[in-house]
Amino acid sequence: MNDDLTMRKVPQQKRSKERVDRILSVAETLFAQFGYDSVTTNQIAERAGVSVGSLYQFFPNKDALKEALINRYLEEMRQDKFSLNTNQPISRIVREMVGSTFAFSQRHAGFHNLFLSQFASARLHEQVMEGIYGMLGKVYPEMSETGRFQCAFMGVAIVKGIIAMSSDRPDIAQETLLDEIVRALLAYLRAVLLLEGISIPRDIA
Amino acid sequence: MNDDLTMRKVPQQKRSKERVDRILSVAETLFAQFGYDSVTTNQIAERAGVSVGSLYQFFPNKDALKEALINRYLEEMRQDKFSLNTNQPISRIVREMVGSTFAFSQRHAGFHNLFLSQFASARLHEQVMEGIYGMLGKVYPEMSETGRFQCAFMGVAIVKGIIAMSSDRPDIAQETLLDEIVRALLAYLRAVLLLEGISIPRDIA
Amino acid sequence: MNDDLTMRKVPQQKRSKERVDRILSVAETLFAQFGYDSVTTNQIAERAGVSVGSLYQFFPNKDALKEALINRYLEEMRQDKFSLNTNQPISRIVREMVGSTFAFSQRHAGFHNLFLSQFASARLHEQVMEGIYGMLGKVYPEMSETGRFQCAFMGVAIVKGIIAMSSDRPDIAQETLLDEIVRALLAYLRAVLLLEGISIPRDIA
Amino acid sequence: MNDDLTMRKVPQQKRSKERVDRILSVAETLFAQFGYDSVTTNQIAERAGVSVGSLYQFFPNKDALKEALINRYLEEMRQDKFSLNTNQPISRIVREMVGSTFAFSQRHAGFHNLFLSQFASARLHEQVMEGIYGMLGKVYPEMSETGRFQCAFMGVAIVKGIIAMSSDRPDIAQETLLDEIVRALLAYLRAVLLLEGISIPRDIA
DNA sequence: AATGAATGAGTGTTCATTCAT
DNA sequence: TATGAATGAACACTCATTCAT
Repeated sequence: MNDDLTMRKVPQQKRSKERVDRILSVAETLFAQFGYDSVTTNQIAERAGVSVGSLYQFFPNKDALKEALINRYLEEMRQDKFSLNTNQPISRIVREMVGSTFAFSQRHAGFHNLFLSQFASARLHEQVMEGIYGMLGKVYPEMSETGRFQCAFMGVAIVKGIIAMSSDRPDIAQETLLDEIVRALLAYLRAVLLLEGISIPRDIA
Repeated sequence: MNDDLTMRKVPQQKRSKERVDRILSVAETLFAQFGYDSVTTNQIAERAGVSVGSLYQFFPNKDALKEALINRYLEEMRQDKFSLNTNQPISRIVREMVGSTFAFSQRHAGFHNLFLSQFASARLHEQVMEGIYGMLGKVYPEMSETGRFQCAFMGVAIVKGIIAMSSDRPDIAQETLLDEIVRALLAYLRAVLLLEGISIPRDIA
Repeated sequence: MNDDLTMRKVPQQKRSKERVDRILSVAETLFAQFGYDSVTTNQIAERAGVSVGSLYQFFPNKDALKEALINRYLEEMRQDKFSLNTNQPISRIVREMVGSTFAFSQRHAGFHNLFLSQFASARLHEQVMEGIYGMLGKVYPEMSETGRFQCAFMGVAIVKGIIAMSSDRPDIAQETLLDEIVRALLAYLRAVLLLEGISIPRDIA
Repeated sequence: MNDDLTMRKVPQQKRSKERVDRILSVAETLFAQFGYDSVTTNQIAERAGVSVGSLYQFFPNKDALKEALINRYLEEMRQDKFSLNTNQPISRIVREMVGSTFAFSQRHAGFHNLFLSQFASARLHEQVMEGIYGMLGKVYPEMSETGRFQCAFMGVAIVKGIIAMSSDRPDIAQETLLDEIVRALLAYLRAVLLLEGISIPRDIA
């Protein structure tokens, strides 16, 4: 077996790029719907309107699809991060971050699966945590490293937990979910700030 | 294929009961270690010291093992619930609940996998949520149903998120994790109580 | 991939033994007829009246079939060796040896393929060479090691060459072939004996 | 599938001829190194610096490559035959023939594989046999057809057997091999001449 | 009731061959 | 004419499930 997870060839032509994108999107959808193991590469190829052979021209094996999906997520998330405005009240910042993560999750059927899965998510977590960690560094320079790390960790955990559960409960409105996540995150942040003796901004008092 | 997920026969004889228990425990361990799909029913049978035939005498198919595992968890959690003492400060109650969930997760190698998995967790969530919901009803009778539901939901989400992440980060001490979960839950509860105009108990002020 | 070439389980029961034997015999025939690579394991199983699964219960992979075939040959040849009578004129001994090798090759459709194939034959050669080497040691104790080795080597080479060619030329009578091989071997032996200064027995003068 | 084995078009232009030659040489090398079945047409094309498409412009299928290789061998061997000088003692003639066959085999990595392979060698044998048959006709006009045929047959068989074995035993010096082949061939020839009542030339007495 | 040998549909992956550019 | 991306039948091998003993 070939253990390599990197793409066999990076598509240069526009046509190829579209193909690869379509393959990945189909893989994403099917993985999300039926689970990674239950989906066959032949199914993916067929749904993508491509032959298996073509799929394997780009991806050396099934795992490489998962890997590429993760990389696509990482890439796209990196974009999101740049557009964050940290010159606003913390409650706005948090809401913006959570909101964009939520929107992201909505855009990508398969994201939450990968984000949740025990085996594939470490890098995704890290990137999100870094985002929070960095933001806190800017907004609360006086905060301890430990504090920032804990907030980052809990932030990801909370978002992750919610995303995971909400896929079981489509009856709960996204808007409500978003509100409550923000409430929880700000409440936790307040507790940590309190602990560190940092003054609580009035929007989260 | 047989889509039935219920056990073929509920074992009456003591010998049979032991067999079924051993099979389930082995399945739990192996699922936890290698993932549901990677484990074969033959492996389970062998490790359990039974023949595959025997396994299929009790479980109509592989999925039924997962199902039975979930039911065993539900059963055991129901026991836990009864032993909860609600006549103590809320911070103690929460810590006790989270602690026992943690302990439970420690006792059962496979639990967190199932608890996290998209396909198997709905009922587990519900039961845990009911536990929190009921507890809040006793401790804060004046709280709205919505508030209680939200707290229950967020409670499970937070615990779930943490469990999911901590499996990637074995470097973080369990004790720290527990502390922060409790902190996050109490902070959120405080926010909800505030919103509902209920007076904040001093241990979580 | 599994590189192990040893049998997965050695069949104990008579039923299993027959199965394995039938599988091997079919494999032998098909390999001989179409070549190792062109034959599929499913074909072998089908022709043997067995499911692929059964085949793989005994043989971990396709190569293991070839290996088992070689071992079966080695085993059977070892039997042949014991029945050789060295108390007779050299021309008789040689004829007997060649004759039994020929008979062996006739009995086993696939033998000559394996015996010839670049990748599988080393052990078979060695065993046959040892037989000749040992025989010469008994009959001509005064012969040098080098001489015996060369005779053994050439002996196998000649037999091998003939077997290889005769499969292309079914028009040539086996009896004639046998006669000429014996003639060639004795002629070569005579040349070597001459070289070593050993007196030539009158039956090959 | 296309069963045609002939080249699709005999290349006229010099450029095309070079292409075809390069393809064949690469095929020869790879077949020799990894075996016919293990080599892919894409590999051959790539190593030859051509596109697969071009390869299939000249050869209708993979087998046609093998076929063309055999034809190239036949052609080249025909050249060799003309340069043989039959006006010298038989021992010299034989040594020269065997020597040139050996040299040929050395020149062409893939030759011995094809020469040995069950499926491809009949025509190669025949041509070599014809060479020997013709040579004997010139040197011993009084020899019977049968005798000449048998010598030719055995000659090829012996050479073939040696080549086959020596690929397993790279420890044996080519020079030694050549000496012993010549010895064996001359010894056999002597035996046949004896049988036919033809006087034995003194160089092989 | 218990066994475990037997089954065969289904998996990931390859590669000879085609054909649009 | 030359290209190489695209095709899809076919392969080795696995494993959930059955059933004769």
